[in-house]
Amino acid sequence: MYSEDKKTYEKLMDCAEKIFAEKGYDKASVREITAAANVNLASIHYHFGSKENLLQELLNRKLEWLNQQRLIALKTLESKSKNKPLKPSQILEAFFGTLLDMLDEKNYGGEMFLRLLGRSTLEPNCLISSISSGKNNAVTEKFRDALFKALPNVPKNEIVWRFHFMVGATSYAISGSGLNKLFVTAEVSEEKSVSKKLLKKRLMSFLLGGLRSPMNSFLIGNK
Amino acid sequence: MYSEDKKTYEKLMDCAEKIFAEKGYDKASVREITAAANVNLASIHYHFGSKENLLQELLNRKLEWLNQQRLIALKTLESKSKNKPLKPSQILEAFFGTLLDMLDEKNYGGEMFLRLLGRSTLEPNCLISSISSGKNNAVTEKFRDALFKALPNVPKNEIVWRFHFMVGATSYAISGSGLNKLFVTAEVSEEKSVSKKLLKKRLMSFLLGGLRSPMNSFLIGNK
DNA sequence: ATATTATTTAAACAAACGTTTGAATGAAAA
DNA sequence: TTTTCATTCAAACGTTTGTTTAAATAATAT
Repeated sequence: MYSEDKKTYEKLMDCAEKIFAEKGYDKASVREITAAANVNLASIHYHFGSKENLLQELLNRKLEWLNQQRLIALKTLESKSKNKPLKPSQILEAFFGTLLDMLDEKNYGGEMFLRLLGRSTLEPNCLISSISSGKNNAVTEKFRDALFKALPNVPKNEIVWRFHFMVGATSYAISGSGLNKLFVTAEVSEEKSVSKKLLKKRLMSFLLGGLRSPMNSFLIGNK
Repeated sequence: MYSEDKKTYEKLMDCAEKIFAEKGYDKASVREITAAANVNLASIHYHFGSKENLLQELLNRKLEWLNQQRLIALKTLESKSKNKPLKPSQILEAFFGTLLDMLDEKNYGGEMFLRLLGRSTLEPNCLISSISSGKNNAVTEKFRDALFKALPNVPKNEIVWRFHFMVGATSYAISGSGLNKLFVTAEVSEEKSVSKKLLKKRLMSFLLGGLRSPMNSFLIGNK
């Protein structure tokens, strides 16, 4: 797969990201990763210490970058509209939009990472500590508080729930299974590439609608 | 774990459902299941043929019952409001509400199944054929068509996408990880049992809001 | 009671897994 | 060149996995 002059470390990071995203952590074996990278079996333990550390390293690197971008986007918004509360749509753009923008990265590393992140978010085991690490939680709380301010007349409990619902819908949408099911089911007339570009707009509309849905709208609408 | 007079088959079904729901398919070993059921290691292969067949059997049984309830609910609605298009909230109630109502089953088998179903829906491999089987797809298509009629001025493509977003949010919400994260994060003042009862109302409001969200609401709201 | 079938049991199998080892090789420093 | 350090390599280790086997036991039918 690799005959270039890249260093073993980089080759492993690239191939591991790809295979982890495709198969999930458990089904991606050390042997498959090292074979794809065309390096020795023991390289992972030499360079990363363990298979788990390799995944941590992968997620840490991009997750820190992502959260940095998220905070920058949020602070930019807050500084622009001084004292005025932000719109929910703006907060969602800073949090989920920044995430989904990685789909457009030309080197396709973005989609890989999103699939990997979606998988990891959905996986049962709390193996990926970086997701629930202090740094990541701090960012999440900042956005949660921003939503509190943006929706002052919605109970905080309700906002927390809806935040999780949004994370769930997003994780599912960007995880391999969700995406593929979508592309399969969607009208054939729509190109896959087009769908990918439209995913952000569609998902963001859905999330915003869910977030701003009137409380008990279900019961009211059903009466 | 079991010292009752239940037959081996039933003991295996019960324990497997619990352990699959807790740990996921891969991490639940045949040895752990048979040990919990207090039966011989080889029992699974004698009664089910394989570990995978055991999972299939589990999901098939409850999924068929669930889909039957869903169709009954839908046909009841359609017969009541003759020719009049159904409200989106009614369709969601018939599809997702019927699913979430299993949370209230007193024997806790409902929650087990929901966690198991959530996990299976989210898992990468298409190992669980019953989910994408003909029967299940037929039910899904019926509801999809009902949504088409209920929302005639929304492009069908858009509805398909939003349907998947709703499935994603629901799967994540009822999968163990999602639920636990919610309960942990939610205000302590709210009891876990209360949260469970309110989950349906909250999630359904969110789904309905997302489904009915005006197209490009994100862009409009962000302008 | 005898024969037949169904079920349970302990033991082993074969494959895959992450990990470790120690020697071989490479590059850089002395 | 010699020494020192970092990296690569093939081979094996120990564990866990789902599965299979054949004998032992239980249940049922003749």
